[in-house]
Amino acid sequence: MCVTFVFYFKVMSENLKLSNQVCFPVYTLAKEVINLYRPMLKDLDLTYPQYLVMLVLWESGEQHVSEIGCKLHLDSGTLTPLLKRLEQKKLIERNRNKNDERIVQISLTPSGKKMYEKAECIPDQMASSFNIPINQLQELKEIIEQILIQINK
Amino acid sequence: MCVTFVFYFKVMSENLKLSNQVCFPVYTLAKEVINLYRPMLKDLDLTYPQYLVMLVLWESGEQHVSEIGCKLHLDSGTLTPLLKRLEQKKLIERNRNKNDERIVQISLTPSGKKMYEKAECIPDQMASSFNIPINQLQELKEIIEQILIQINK
DNA sequence: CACAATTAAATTGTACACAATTTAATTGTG
DNA sequence: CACAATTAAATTGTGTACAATTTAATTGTG
Repeated sequence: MCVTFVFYFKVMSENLKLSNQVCFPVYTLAKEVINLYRPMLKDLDLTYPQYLVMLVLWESGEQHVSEIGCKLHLDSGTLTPLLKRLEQKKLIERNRNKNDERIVQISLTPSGKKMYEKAECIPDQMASSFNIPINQLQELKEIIEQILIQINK
Repeated sequence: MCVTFVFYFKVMSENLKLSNQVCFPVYTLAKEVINLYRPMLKDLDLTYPQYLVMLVLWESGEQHVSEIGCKLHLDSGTLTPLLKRLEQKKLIERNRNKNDERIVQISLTPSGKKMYEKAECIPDQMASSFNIPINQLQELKEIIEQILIQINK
């Protein structure tokens, strides 16, 4: 009886159950947090990756495409079209570097700089729309940053 | 002197610095973990979202497009073309429900079922490629799941 | 029963994300 | 100096992700 039991039921490996996946909640959370940003960013007519590019330009000023890519972990295949869209919206300028024509310098236009003022309230808006204790968010951030260091070793 | 200091330096709000963003590490981790899956999934000729669909089919068997969408938080705009690709690869079948023609039933083909055996090693491979202590991963998963519950309230 | 409302997928359109390749400029080496 | 190697972006192609709309089937209500 015990033997037939073993033969009749092929047990689903616990490992492959959705509920036991670690990556799945990370993937889901990333999408859902970006969905929370969406209405706020819509007011600025920005997508989340476009907002990230604006953040690094506000923080560090004019820089190469590859510097932005390094900070945001994005390659030129993603950035080139994204930057062209920001250029069309007159938020940035793209100029070839005079000393090295391979390099494209990305800089903010006056209206790109001005958008900073409108964006300042976003972190607080997010924090309130998103009813999680600060210490829990801090803990999440620290664990993820440790894991990212491990992955990138 | 102090007054001129205030006027001359416009201070970047700490809130908008990339290093203080919580969403950015979540977004980065999701992409990087999917990149770790990529070489393993390439052997199965699956993308990460396709792998997730296979997981729910292996776990729960035949089901509606919308049931898969509910479990994976994906809509028909994403799932319809993805499922057509899995169908082209002969891993699944798509059939209209006889009782309600609006519903499309998704079921595994024999080769879709068989792929389960090849996929069984993936969680262990991931765990080893990814040098993070198990308890830290467990903690990450628990925090994220709590946050997802909050967000979906 | 008729028909408005609802539902499930599919479709359309925009925007990443990334692999692989190409183009053009610069650097290193014989 | 010539030319192979390298580098930075751009390009090409595939596959999500999601908003908005459409299509077709079903349900609810007068």
